[in-house]
Amino acid sequence: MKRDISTSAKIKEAAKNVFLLKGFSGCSSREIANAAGENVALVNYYFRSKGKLFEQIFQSVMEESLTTMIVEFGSDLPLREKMRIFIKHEYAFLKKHPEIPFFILNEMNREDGFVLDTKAIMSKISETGIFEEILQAQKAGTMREISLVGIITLIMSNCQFPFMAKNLMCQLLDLNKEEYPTNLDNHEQYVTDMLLDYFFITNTNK
Amino acid sequence: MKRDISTSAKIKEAAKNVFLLKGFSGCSSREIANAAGENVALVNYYFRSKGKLFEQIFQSVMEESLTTMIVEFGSDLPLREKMRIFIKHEYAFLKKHPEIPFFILNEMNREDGFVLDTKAIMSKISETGIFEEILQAQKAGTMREISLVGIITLIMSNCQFPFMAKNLMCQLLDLNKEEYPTNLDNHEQYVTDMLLDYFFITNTNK
DNA sequence: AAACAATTTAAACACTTGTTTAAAACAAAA
DNA sequence: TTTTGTTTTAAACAAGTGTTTAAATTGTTT
Repeated sequence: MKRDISTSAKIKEAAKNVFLLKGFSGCSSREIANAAGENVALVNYYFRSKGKLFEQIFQSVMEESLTTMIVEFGSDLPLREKMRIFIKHEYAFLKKHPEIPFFILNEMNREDGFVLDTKAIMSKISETGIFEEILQAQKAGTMREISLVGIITLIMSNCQFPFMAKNLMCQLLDLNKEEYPTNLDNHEQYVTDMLLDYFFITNTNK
Repeated sequence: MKRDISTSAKIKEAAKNVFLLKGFSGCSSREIANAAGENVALVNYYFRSKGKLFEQIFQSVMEESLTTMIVEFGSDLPLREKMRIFIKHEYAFLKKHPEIPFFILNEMNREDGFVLDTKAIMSKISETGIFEEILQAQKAGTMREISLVGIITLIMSNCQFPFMAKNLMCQLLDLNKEEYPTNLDNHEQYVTDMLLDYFFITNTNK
């Protein structure tokens, strides 16, 4: 009768928090239920299993992360500016959701991690024409000849690693966890300068 | 009487393989025992617990990884060449042990991951004088003014991420897992060029 | 040979895991 | 109020967890 959407949503929200923090294998159904303030059986009543619940959440997190990058690629700014803004938005997104990079990586490295449907999202990105734009810039000589895979890897490395390696860096370099965000602000500038300088060939043949 | 070192070593070796592949929470004591071809109880007979066993292995892996970088820092090559060789050795090491970066990161992000003793190793690195050398180069104007933390983060990002994100990249970009190493060879060149060009200021004021 | 201590084993321990069951509580319709 | 269907609950399920125990096996020393 009365569909209590609140309970289902409460579980889903609690599950997202717990999964992001501990990963799939790192938490139990009961932990999720407790975090939601509900009974264990309700997790399987609303979602069929712990795995199905995780699948829903992971897919949504994945899409959220990937669609963030679509917006600016469609604009008609110069390629270099597009890239700069993209990196800026990527850092802004990761500052809000610093757990996501490791969460995704962790799941992708799980032995029985399910295959996810990224083709739909990747083709959306492809439809913005960003990839052709890069190839044309390379042909025109304004951009260094790096493979698309290389470009993407360079960007992801320098954007995602600093966030997922927070604990490692803080222990290794004896840094204060509270002031690590300040570090990240500096690093964003480093990364932006370095990547753009490397990607784009400035005309110095005066 | 006769100390059968073989059994203890067999378990340790099997445990290292399993831990590297699945992580601490991702495997069971019995799985380790089976991989070693031994009884479950022997794991706790030789090592006091699963946790103690992991602690030993993690510490050794951590030291192995960090001491790799010490050798070349002591040489008297120019700083730029030192860096180039360091990146080269780092990539060579990671090609041999591609699971290590994620293994370490995963453990550092575990909620009850134990604090490790890195100060001893870090001070060894510090003793090579590499950090002072960088600061002097920055003062002399041959090196860009980036914080030490920034430099280390840039290097680690670009060396470690491509290895730990193999599964992610392959799924995302629809790459063949078997030919990913080829990608890594290309990437090593990109990374080396990019980092050195960014770190060091070439004298173009002719 | 017997005695001894180190090693290995199968079995059990108490506990947690994901999931299911069957009864209770609830709200709305008859 | 009774009926009906949905939601929630406590309890149980079988399987798996790390760890311990106590007996069996082994090798070495006397």
